[in-house]
Amino acid sequence: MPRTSSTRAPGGAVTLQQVATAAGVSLATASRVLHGSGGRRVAEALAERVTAAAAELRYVAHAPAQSLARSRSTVVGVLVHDIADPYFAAIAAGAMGVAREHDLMVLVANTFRDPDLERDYLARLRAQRARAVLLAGSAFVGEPFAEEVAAFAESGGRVAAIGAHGTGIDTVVPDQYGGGRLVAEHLVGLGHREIGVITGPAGLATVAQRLAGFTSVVSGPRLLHADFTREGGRTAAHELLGRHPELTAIFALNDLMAAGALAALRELGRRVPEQISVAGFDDLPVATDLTPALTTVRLQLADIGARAMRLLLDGEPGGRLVPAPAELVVRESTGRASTLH
Amino acid sequence: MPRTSSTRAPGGAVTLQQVATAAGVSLATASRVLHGSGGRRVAEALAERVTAAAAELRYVAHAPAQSLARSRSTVVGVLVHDIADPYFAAIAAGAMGVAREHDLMVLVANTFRDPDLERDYLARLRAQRARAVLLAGSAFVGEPFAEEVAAFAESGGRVAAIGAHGTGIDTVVPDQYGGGRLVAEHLVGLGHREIGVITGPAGLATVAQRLAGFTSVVSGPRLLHADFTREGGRTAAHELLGRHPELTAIFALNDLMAAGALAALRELGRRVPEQISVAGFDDLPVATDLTPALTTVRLQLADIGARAMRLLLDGEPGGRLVPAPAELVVRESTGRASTLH
DNA sequence: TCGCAGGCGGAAAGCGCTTTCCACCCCCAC
DNA sequence: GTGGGGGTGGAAAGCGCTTTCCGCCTGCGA
Repeated sequence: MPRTSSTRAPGGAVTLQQVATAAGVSLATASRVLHGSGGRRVAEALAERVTAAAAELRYVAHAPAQSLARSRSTVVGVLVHDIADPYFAAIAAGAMGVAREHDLMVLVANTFRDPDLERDYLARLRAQRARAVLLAGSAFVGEPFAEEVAAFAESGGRVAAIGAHGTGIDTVVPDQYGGGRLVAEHLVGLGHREIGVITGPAGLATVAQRLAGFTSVVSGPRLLHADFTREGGRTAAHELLGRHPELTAIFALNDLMAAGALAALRELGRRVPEQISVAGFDDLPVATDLTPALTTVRLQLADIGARAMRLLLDGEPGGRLVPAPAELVVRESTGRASTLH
Repeated sequence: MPRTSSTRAPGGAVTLQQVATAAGVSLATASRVLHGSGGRRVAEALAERVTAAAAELRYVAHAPAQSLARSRSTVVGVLVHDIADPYFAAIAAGAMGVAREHDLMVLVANTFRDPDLERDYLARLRAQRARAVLLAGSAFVGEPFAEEVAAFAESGGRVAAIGAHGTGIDTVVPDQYGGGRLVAEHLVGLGHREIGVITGPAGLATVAQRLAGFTSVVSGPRLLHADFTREGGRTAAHELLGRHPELTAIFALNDLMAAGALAALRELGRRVPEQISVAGFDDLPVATDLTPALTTVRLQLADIGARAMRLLLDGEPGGRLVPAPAELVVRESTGRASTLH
């Protein structure tokens, strides 16, 4: 039985060399046994000695050294706007599950919708020789995007995105457009004609698409920009109703803002859905617990994250588009347009 | 001006050597210029040539190689139960902010409260030579904890935890006990005597502490174990009231379960707070939007995450304890105990 | 019995970077 | 004018691992 403390390197870490010595084999053999899969076979007896020694010494391979030698690392990056936003948390969770199946670790970074930050993280990920990066909601809509991504791809990493699909990039495309249209059809079907829309940050592809779907059915809704946060939704609702008291329905482009809108309506004493209907988008867990329970569009976020990660790790990269369905979930916050207002 | 494509390595990545060559200096000089801080000075003119060449070639240092040479990496790990749980998402977000200030990347992993998974990730983080790891809600309450952590620390990494403080580990200690007591005092102050508690997963330190705080004021409450999820809270509330219809208040040990409990009460037609009061714990964003708005205990989660990360990166490690306050937030879900039930 | 092929262990050459150590050059002092 | 010292650039030795290539040994066939 090898000594434990005396064989430890000063840094405290056990090296392959130490394992090899303890097992009485060469470095190369030890490497072959522990990494195994590389074509070559090692005699049973030796392999066992190595495995035993490794376990005994609690050997853990030095990942940076492996990355260097193999010139590929075992980490993937996930870039989100803000992990504290449940929308992205759900996506990240889905992606992390798949990454684990592939024995990869996940670096998560908040870009806060800041192109500079995103560029910076992309460079850092490139520095880490991250095997891949998932852009879950990129700040880039147009071309600058392509350039940064190209640099990453050129150094051997794979790139996939959710939503805003750039040129030739594997993308999971949630049906934002379809979702917007479903809401519009639903509201129109209930007799609503005067509808206000609380939109998200300008320049976000998600926003543009949801809105486009909506306006494909309802022309010229009252628009007000907000920032995808609950508070933003609340003040926007106040303002929207101040300007257009005739509205019989509000469509908030995400659930967080819808929650804020409901709060605003409560403050104004407007009953939902009797006096005014409210719809959201995303079907976050919170949607069920709002009062009234929120009519919204369900995106299977965890699944979307998982698919994106699979796009990143399986198959041949290059411009694949995976659609993800949007589904209307009718709850209690929408009802027939009231004739009086 | 150096050629761009012809100097690129086959892998697509630019190496320091290429930058050095392009700038007409040695590898060593290039390294000194780009890493700079290492004591030695380089003549102005050369430094500029190197910087220019690096920019020109879009050079990004190979992080694994740096980690290997310096024997320290630039990543830190954050282990959470589930990033999709808003409680942990908030903590992670806080931690990530601080990590960014220190130019570190954050590896996030879901342990799902599984000790084996946690052990596994700890080993992987050790393999990455992660500079530090934050255990935000560990699965380990007792001793096995110490052993795994010791292995990590022995190989040069720092460890900090949130909540369950192990021997000699830097820890941010949210005042779970105090929070539990605040709820108890609040409910008792409102005249409640028959109180049910929906607890979390057995063996979680958080659960034990919140409960201990509560029972330090209220002896022998009706207990029912659940799993910290909304659905768990809902079924638990149903069961609790089935068994003990005389309850005038329910304390759910986290907000998610409180949301479930409110749903259950709605299903049962029990009015909150007129007929029965409900309190939660955590003050998640959703608390405000529940109906009625939830009385709960506020933990400053992002701040807790940030402090923990600072503990990890600043100062001398070893057994520091940073308390984080718990604050009662009284909203509408709690009221005077009804005399009739 | 000898030759050759196949199998398997080991030596060694990197992977890209940091950092020590050496050598050189310039300048100052004697 | 020459010797020595400080400062600055470069060569080279690793960091821990993978992987090619080499050589040995074994076993089989003739």
